[in-house]
Amino acid sequence: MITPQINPFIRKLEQLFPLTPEEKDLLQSSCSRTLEFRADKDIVREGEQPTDCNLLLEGMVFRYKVLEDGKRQIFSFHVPGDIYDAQSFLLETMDHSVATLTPCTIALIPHETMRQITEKYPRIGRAIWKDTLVDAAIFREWMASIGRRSAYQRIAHIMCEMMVKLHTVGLADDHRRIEWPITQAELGDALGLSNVHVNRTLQELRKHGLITLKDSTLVVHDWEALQRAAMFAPLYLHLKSDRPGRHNGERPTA
Amino acid sequence: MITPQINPFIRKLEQLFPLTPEEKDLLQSSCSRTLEFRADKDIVREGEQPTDCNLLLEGMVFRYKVLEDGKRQIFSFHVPGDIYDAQSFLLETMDHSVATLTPCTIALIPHETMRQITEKYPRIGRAIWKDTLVDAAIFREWMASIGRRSAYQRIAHIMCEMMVKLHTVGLADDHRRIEWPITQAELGDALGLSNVHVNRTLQELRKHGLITLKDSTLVVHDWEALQRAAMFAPLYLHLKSDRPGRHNGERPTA
DNA sequence: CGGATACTTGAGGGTTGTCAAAATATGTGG
DNA sequence: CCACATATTTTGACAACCCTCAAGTATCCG
Repeated sequence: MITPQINPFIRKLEQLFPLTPEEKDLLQSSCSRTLEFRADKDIVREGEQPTDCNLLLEGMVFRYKVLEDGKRQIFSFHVPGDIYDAQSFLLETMDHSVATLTPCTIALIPHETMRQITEKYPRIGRAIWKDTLVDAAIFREWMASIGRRSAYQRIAHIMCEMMVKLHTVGLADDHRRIEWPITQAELGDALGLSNVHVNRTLQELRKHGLITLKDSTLVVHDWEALQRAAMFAPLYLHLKSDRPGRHNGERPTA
Repeated sequence: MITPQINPFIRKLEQLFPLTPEEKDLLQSSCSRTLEFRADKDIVREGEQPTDCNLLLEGMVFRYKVLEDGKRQIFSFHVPGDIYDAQSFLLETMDHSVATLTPCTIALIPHETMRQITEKYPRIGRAIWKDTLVDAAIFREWMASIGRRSAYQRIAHIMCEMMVKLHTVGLADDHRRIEWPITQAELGDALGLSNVHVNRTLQELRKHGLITLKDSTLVVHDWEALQRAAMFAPLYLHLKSDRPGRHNGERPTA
């Protein structure tokens, strides 16, 4: 009954490790403080030294860095349930920033609480650690995208990834329709492309009948074809309940 | 006295967290089994389910993935002291491979031992966790390089990074000369470039008097200029002893 | 010493970037 | 609820950076 909004996080951790009722209660009560942010606002900035970890309850955020010459690289997009700055628990200084894509609700977990929980309940500690490792796996896949996939494949790939991530937290019933609050400029900064080229490549995807993207909504018309176009293989997301047939088109490691 | 070669790892962890003598002894005795590999051999392959974590004692390795269409992306290069597959402790299946660059000696730490150590000595657990977070920070920086830096900047940047990493483990006395067992093709696969373009860009760097690269040795003639050319800001490496003047040319977060 | 690997060079093309401006959508205040 | 300012998307023209293919040279290692 305490702060029921924290469920997305618990649901997510349970995907990684089963939790006991006691552990769940503990997590619920650990993040009593919540904050609200409007869209397009920085939550944390590079160089800061946070005192709490942030848990996203509602909305979407992204992590990014701006280089000396003004160019921006976006590192990740996050959905409800993500504890997107777990790293601040162990790394003193932020090496990047976090900003909202949409209006957001976040829960705060003081680092001291993190320390106590992880020490007393090593299983929870491992679950959160594991979550940060999946994060890193996603960074690697993005590296592969930016480094070795074409613009067309990159855009298809990130769409597959968002579809699966949102499906996992119950925000995409089938693999067909999701909220898409990402502008073309942001998409470019995430994929190492210019906004102009993103625009032209999106038109290609539409022309091929793979997607519709309008009114902040992405509709995927051919989920299997999109995955093939992206060379998408969701192993890197390390989903526990990766039932056969769940992500059609997935290939075993050849 | 037990397996003295493990020192590079302990030295590294101590950079992250101070360790007690008891903790150090424990670490020493935990990785009694070692393996030798020749150059250019796979150590772990995508799809496998390792039972031990690997700790690099001597030599250099890299992590990589080959996409469906045969293109390769290299994710990281590792130096002695790196526990480059800590993730296998918590993520069952490898989502990428690891191969040697040079002949290597590695120590094996069974996952069961990892579990016991991290449970009994949360400080060590946090140190290793922290190390995986620094790993992730480096992935992000590489993403920024591939996505938003020019070929010239990318190559300069990775040279700065390797210089600092090797300096940290005592393999670069000044910031001037390091072993460089990385071929131009590998460099291209790490930076999202073709080997041909890497070759031409290296010639640019030489022409500008920044480096000499010959006989698997990199000599940096102007450390500050190289960092400027790369837009290198080592904050993302989260080095503890980042004394002022250590990395000249470093800029505070503007 | 010889085969394999790595490096270098040239030519030409394609993907993607930049600049600029128009068209459309979005949101906020009155 | 409209109006206006702002943000986003779209289009065009052109250039640049980087890729591919191909072949030759140098180097390494067994």
